[in-house]
Formats: sequence, C-alpha cells, structure tokens
Amino acid sequence: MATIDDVARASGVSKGTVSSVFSKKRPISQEVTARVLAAAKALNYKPNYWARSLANKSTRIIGLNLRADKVKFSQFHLSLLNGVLGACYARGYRLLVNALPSSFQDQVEHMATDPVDGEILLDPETRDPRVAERLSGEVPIVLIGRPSPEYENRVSYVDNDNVAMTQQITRYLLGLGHRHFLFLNAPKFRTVADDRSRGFLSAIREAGLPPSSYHLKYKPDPDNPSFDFGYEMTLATLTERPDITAVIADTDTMALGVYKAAEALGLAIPDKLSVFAFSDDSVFSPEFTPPLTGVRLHAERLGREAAELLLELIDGGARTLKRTIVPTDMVIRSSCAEPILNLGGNKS
Amino acid sequence: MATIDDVARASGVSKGTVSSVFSKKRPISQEVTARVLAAAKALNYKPNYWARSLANKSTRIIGLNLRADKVKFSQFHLSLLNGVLGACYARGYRLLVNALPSSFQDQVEHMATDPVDGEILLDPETRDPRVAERLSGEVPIVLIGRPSPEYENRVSYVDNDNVAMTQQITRYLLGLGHRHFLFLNAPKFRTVADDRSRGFLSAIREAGLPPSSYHLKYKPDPDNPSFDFGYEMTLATLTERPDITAVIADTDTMALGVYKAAEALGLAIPDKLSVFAFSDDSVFSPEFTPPLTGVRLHAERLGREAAELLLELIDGGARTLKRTIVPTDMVIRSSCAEPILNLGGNKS
DNA sequence: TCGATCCATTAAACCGGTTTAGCGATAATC
DNA sequence: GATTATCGCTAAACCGGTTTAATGGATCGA
Repeated sequence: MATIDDVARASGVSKGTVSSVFSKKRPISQEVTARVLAAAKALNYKPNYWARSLANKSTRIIGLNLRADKVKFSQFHLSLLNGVLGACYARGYRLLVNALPSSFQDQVEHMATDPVDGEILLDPETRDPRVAERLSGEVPIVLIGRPSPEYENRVSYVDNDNVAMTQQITRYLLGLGHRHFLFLNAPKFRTVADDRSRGFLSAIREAGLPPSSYHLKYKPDPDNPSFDFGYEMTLATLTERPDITAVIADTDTMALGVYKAAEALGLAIPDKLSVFAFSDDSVFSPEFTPPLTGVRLHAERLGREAAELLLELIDGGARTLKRTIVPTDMVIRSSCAEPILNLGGNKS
Repeated sequence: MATIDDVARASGVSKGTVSSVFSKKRPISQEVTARVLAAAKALNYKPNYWARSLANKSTRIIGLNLRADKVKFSQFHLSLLNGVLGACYARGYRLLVNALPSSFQDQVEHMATDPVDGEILLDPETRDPRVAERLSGEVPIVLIGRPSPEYENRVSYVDNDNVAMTQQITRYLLGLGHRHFLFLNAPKFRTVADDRSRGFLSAIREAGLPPSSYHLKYKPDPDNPSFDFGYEMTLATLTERPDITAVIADTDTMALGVYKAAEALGLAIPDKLSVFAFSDDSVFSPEFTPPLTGVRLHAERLGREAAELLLELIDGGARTLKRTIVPTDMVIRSSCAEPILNLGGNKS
C-alpha cells in the first residue's frame, strides 16, 4: 500500500502538506491540493486508519460491550443495535462489537487498551467488573441499564424506569382482581431483575398481600432458552399452586412458553390465567392467541439515546454525569383479564 | 495514560524488553518479567492498541459491512451476527460493524483505509460497488450471499444454494397441485432475489406452465415494512387474480402480512391459499395459525462459516478462493396443502 | 522604499508501540 | 583453553500518520 511519503514524493511536496490536504485541518492552495490528490489517486493511496488514530488519539469508533459468554443477541438487542447504529451512522462513527470473554483479555499477550473513543456497556450486572475496569481508564462509558449502587453516581446510563413500570403493571393486575402471582424474572445477576422485583414487591405490599401470594423466580441459566424456562416453570409451579391466576414473564418468547404450559394444564388464557410480558414485538405479539399484553420498552430508542449520550461525552470531553430515562408504554391486548375463579375459590 | 517508556524507566529496563514481556514474542527471564509486570500494574499501564496495530500491521478486528441506508438489521441478520460473533469470540477477534454511507466515506477528510484485517460483506447487490473497491485494496473479503457474475470468480463467499432451494420448493407446491402463484421476492437489486427467481422459473418451465401462471413481484422499497408489503401486495394481486392458490413470501414477517390479507379476503389457509416463507423462526413460525411452512436457512451457520473462512484467509495470507454452500432444510408445517378449488374451477 | 503582516509550505519532532542488529556473559564444543 | 553457540538484554530504526516551529515570498501600510 502506498504511504504518505510516496504521495509526497510523487507530487513534489512535503508529507506535512499531503497530510493537510487529506485532513483539511490547514488550508492548502487549490493548485497543490489538486496535484496531491491526483498523485494519491494514481498511487491508490488512502491514509492509514491506525497511524492516524495513533497521532490523533481518536478513532471515531465506539464500542458496544456485551458478555457473549452470558448473553446472546436477542430481539431486544437487535432493536437496540439498530438504534445505536443509526446514531453512529448519522455522526460518522463506526461501531465495534466487543464480545471477548474476560478470560481472553486477561492474558498478558492480549492485554491492551480498548481501540475505541467510548464504550456502551450492555446488560449491567450487580457489581459488574467491566464498570470498575473502565472507571480506572479514561474511556468514557455509558451503560444501558442501571449500574449497581456503588457505581450509580459515577457513570452515565440510559434505562427504563423498571421499578415504577413493574409497580404499575402489578397494580394493573391487582386491579383486575388477581391475588396470586408467578413472576418469571430475568437472571438474578442482572440489575434489571432487581428493579423489577422491587417494583413488584412494593405493589404487593401496598395491596397488603402476604409473601405467600406470589412466587418469584429468576431465570437461572442464561443458556437455557427462555421458551423452555417459561414452559417448565409454569408447569411445575401451577401444578403445585393452582391458585395462581397471573404470570408475569420476562420476554415474549418466555410468555410463549407460558402459553404452552397453560395449554398443557388446560387453562384458558385469559379466563383462567393472565399472562404479561416485559416486551412487545409489534409484529408478533398481536399474533399470539390470544394477543399478548405487554410493555413496550423502546429498545431502539434506548440504543439511540445511549449512543448520542456517549458521543456527547466524547466530544464535550466533559466528565458530567447524565442519566436518561426512556419511558415505557403498556400495550394492553387480550392476555390479561379478570380471573374467573374455580368453585373451590381461594381468597388469601 | 502511562506509556511503555514510563514502564521501562520505572523497572529499569529498555522499552524493547517491556514490549517483549507483553507481546511474549521473545523470551524474557522470570525475574525481569516479574519486575516489569509489577511496574506496569503500579502505573496502570496497558499497551496502546493503535500503536500496536500500526507496528504490527494487524488489528485482530474483522469488519461486518452492511448498507444501513438500504437494510436494517433483521431477525435473519441477528442469527447471522450471533454466528459471526461466536467465531470471533472463539479466536479472539473483535467485530467492527461498518454501516457508514458511501457518501460519508467519499469525503476527502474521511477517506481512510478500513481499520480491519478482513471484512465480511452482507447482502451483496448486482454490481456491488463495495466489492470493486475492496478488490483494489489488500484487505481480504468474504461475502455472505452470491456476488454478481463479474466478481464471482474473484471473491470468496458463503451462501445457500438459493436456485436449487427455490426450485425444490416450487416443485413441492406444484406437486401439491398448485398452478397459479404469487411470488413475493426480495428487493430486485439483491443477488439473492435473482437466484430465487431463476430457481422458481426453472421449476415453472419444467412443469410446462405459461408465464400467465405466476406473478413475480420484488419488494420495491427496503424501508417499506415486510409485513405491509406482504399484506398489500397479496390483497391487490389476489383480488385481481383469484385463481392464485399459493404465495411464496420472502420472510416470515412478510408471510404474516399474507396471512392477514388472506383473512381479509376470506381465504382459509391452507385450504384456499397456501403460504410459504424463506425463513424459519423456530420459536414463532410454529405459533402461526396455521403453523408456517418454510425453509431453514441456518443464518447462524452462514455467519460462522463466513467468519471462519475470513479468518483462514487472514491467517493463511493465501489468496485462494473458496466458496461454502450451507445446506437448507424445508420445514413442513401446515400452511401449504392441496388447493381446494372453487366451483368455477380454473385450469391453466 | 522599508518594515510589518500574512500566507502556504517544509523539516523535524512526535504519537506509542515492534523489531533488527549487536553486545557481553555464560554454556557447549572439540 | 580457544572457539563457537546460546541467551537475555539494549539502542536505534521503524510503522504511517499529525503537528509545531521555522522559512521564504507576497501583500500591505506608511
């Protein structure tokens, strides 16, 4: 590949001039510019991205960090990615998806600074080691999701208000008359699971219901497909506790597992069992039988806001903390209704 | 940030030695290694990724190029991305998602070599300018999907056998007794659309059917949601040509639009209208009413194979051409059946 | 007409690593 | 015991750009 020196030689100017022609950071006469560009074209020259990054101390790349060992890209991530990409695209940034396991990065020969100007961290966990590591460096970060409390005042993040949202949802179900719940939550190590639990429990307490009125389960193994977890856990729990009339599921896929279990148990949705999901696929959710009631998390907007916030931090250089709350919208379809109690009705 | 010089000074060795400690490319005594690592830890030193890349002429990053202006990340891309990420992850590579519009990259001040060791090009189009550009550089590329003929013998690629697959599908529908088809194909500028058309037409000709026996439509606008296109085109075409008994749709989302149109037209699936889709979502497709018959394209495997092929090209340095064909599997559920003809039955 | 100002351009230093050539000390060879 | 390898390390060149300080020429004002 031709270098800047080749072009300088070919067009009879210094390399500094060639640099200025390409970076446009200093004015160069029309005539010289033309000559340099002609020589560059003839040699098929393009500035070397890494040399440029080294000298500029900037790459125009932002990172998206996810723990591939724990999480696979899901529908939610997909929308989120579309939002992030849109923001990058609009501002001329590239996106680096960093899914390397920490076991790899801990090896001495692979240790290195991240090749990005800033990073978005996905799916934060309680006491997430990635956050601690980034805080000691100088690469700005934005989380999507709430950081654990020890970091809450030290990093910027974008999130839904999961506590209030879950509280609202639970109130909605309480208002319909439900008194016994199965809550199939996200994996316990994720902060979002904790927020949802808090919102749920606060609504339960507010209604004066005892702990026996709910079963709160966390998805244990991230590898375990959501569908299977929804199916098996519903089957097992409802067999044991037939007084449960409402299931709150983590995702629409998990909700589908709940639907299957309800079918297996001979429970009609929503008459005998109400189902709610923390997601809303505008194409598929309406096609469930019956159409699934859930909540729109606006994943694409979460992604876009996070990317824009990060780019702002990068440009401003400002070490200001910001947090953006993206609103959620309940989408009520037909999978939740007043429970029709059996004859041997049970009141708590 | 501390540099290699700081560490060299602090541990009383030369920078070359520090470099060797981190790169492990040359043996360094236990004692010195320990001293250097201690100093590095104290200074919170990490080798600079850009400087290293510049000197090494290698980045351990591969690119995934898609035209964000034309295509949004879809379910298919999602699986594909999971495959690519898995392969990267396993071999310690990072993935750069490059969705920049060419209008941006054409500006002089943004012109630069790509910051990657190799690149995967998604959704190739007929006479795709991206391919021509990459061929003049020295970054190896792998396409996912067939390149247009002028490049077919110059680039490596991974693809399904779309011609044979579509031929097989069409034969299947012909075998069921269908004689009038609506084929809702991918956008015309994509090579995959051409392959599918060829496979379809070859089966049609093989059966001795005239051109009047089919309506072949290409999804015009990539921004137009698949669902809407499926719905509107089915409604319009079937109103005009009620003799059509089978619709072949590009994706499951589009198929869902077809389902809606069938409902609006009062056509029962599959008795009055058979629907087939070039996709298979193992979670949602079975949930369609009736469950959707389609074909599994193994997107994840396409992604993984492409990444592995690319990494092989990078490591080997070999300029060998390879092409990998990933097999497809028809998944027959209940959306295709023998057509039950109306009284005023029509034979071609 | 002379000094001040402005301008495009250049030479050299710099970004932070890797790598080559060489050097002294120890170990192996005959 | 002299010769040759081998080992662990260093100094300096190098990767391919950007940037600073300096330069020479044109323009300006008085």
